[in-house]
Amino acid sequence: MNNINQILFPYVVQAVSQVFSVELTEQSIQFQETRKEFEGDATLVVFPITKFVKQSPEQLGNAIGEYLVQHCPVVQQYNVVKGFLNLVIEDAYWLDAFDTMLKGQEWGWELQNSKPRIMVEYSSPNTNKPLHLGHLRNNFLGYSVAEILKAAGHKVTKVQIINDRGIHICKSMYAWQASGKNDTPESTGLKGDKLVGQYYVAFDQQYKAEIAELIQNGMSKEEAENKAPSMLAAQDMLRKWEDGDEAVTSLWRMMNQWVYAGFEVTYRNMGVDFDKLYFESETYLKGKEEVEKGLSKGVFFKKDDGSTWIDLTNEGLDEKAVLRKDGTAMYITQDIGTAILRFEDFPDTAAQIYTVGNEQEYHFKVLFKILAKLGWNQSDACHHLSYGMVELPEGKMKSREGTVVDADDLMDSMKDESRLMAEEQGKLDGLTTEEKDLTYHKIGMAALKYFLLRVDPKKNMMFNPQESIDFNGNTGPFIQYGYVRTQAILRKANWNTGVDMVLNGEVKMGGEERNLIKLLFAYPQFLSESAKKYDPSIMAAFAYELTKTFNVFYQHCNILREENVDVKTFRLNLTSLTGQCIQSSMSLLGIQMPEKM
RNA sequence: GGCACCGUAGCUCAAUUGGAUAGAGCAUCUGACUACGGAUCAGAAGGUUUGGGGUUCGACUCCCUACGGUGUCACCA
Repeated sequence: MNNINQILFPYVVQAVSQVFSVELTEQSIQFQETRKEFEGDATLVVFPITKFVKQSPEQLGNAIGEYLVQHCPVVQQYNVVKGFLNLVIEDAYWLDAFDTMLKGQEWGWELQNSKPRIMVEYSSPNTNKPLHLGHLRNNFLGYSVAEILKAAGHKVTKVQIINDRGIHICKSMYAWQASGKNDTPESTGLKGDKLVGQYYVAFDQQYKAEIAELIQNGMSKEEAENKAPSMLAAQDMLRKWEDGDEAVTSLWRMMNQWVYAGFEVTYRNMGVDFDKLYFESETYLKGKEEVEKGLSKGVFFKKDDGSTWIDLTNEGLDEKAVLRKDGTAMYITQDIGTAILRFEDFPDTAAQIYTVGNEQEYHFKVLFKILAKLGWNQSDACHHLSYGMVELPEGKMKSREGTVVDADDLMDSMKDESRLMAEEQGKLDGLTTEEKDLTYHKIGMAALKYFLLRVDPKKNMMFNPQESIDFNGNTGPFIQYGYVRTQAILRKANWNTGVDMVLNGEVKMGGEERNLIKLLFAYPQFLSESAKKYDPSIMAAFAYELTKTFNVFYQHCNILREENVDVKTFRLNLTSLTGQCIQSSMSLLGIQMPEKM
């Protein structure tokens, strides 16, 4: 991308070489954006250069500035403040930039599929309970990173691993069977994941009651936890499942189907999708095989009791078990299998990204070390996209204590809120019921997604239900509103993209227009940084900044009322491109734009 | 206790990765052409960046230290 810094760079080298006969290193030339309280479009930080040229920063800045004005065609003027050289760039440069942006197909995005394949894993739920607020952050984050990587030119495969086997699902199965009620989603009218989740809670209650009773009868806590009848029954089911017991596996299949049907609804609401699903029940055996292979290669070792381990003490980690003494697979076993299976399924995969909460950082460190030792993680191809917890004002979410914020409920209430707001405004009159409903959905989801994605993924964040439904300020709906306004203006002007795009070079720009063009021109840099760091919050900041900058322009410049045709055309072009870029940058967050709101 | 991450305005978040007077939104206060769509814009107020040391032209950022918060340290997932 030929941004202004790259144009200036060689001239600065030349300036210092001509004036002072000193050759600069690349590192000593640092550009940054000019602060808005100073005049200029680009700023050279002079301090690093003083190491090579023995002059005061001010003198040096003036000398370089003088040279640039004379020799670099795009530099119009300069000023020096302390050790900072501010450069004013010619309007012609920005108009030229604007022209190339208008001519491009999808300004800001790279050529599709021009870069290596990256696999992005996200969601990866357990199948024993419904999705909650934490999953929303996970899904929005993973989906968004995938979209950003696509826009940055990568081939992308979105995957998830469904943890469909294990003691957790057996608990729900046992409780369902023990209740003897034969409830189904159809008979109860409940979503499948909600129904299964209820039985998971029921199991926990029964289990706790049994433990309390056993302790009362003189048993130790630990013993009671191990000997509670419900737990023994669930463990029995797990064994039978591993043995392929017909009754258990068909129950397992039925209840998992209920959950998938429920998840399907939730995912559709969230607006996320996947290219390929992996099921733990299908990969854990692969994991065991790979461990066996590794064992023969000496990567792993067996302890006397028959359990299999890896020694990572030389890597600053501990010893870690990879197979139980009875030979059964563990959590990490299936992760080994899944990772290798994915590399085999998609041999052109350059990187795998795991969107998983930061509480599993240690787990992934271990996993990636193991994969490296097995020869499957060359040049750190695996990356843990670790994100912080979502906290509530009253404390942490605990599923057993009923303090979880359910994903479906939350999405519904956001939509309700946007409906109330929109009805108050009354701007949707004339739309059909379906169109209105879709608009409420878009606005509610924008509020929610933007709220969760605008913060740095790695940080813990606070979710305050009251504040999250604010639609003013730095929010999704604020940005949508800005977009809707661009479209309203274009509609009123009977603007047809591609027909009216005649730019006249004579146009004189004001500061508001200039700022807008500069920001639009920086879109690709925001995108590539966002992709490089797997961080959607950078795109969120861009979309917000763009909307605010447009609002200032709109507030200070007439568009439709402008009488000079050239200026009006220029401003309509600017409005059109801004709308397009708001839409495309927000789409990278999974947020859709309504036409009216 | 060991290790990892975090601590910025009353609240929720930023800060171009070591650069200028630490920026936005919410809440509070004051304004704006009889709205080109006011879910807007202009402005005020709000900070010893948890405390203490150090490194240097320059530190929210790097190093040391104390304090506070979170996570993790299973043959659970």
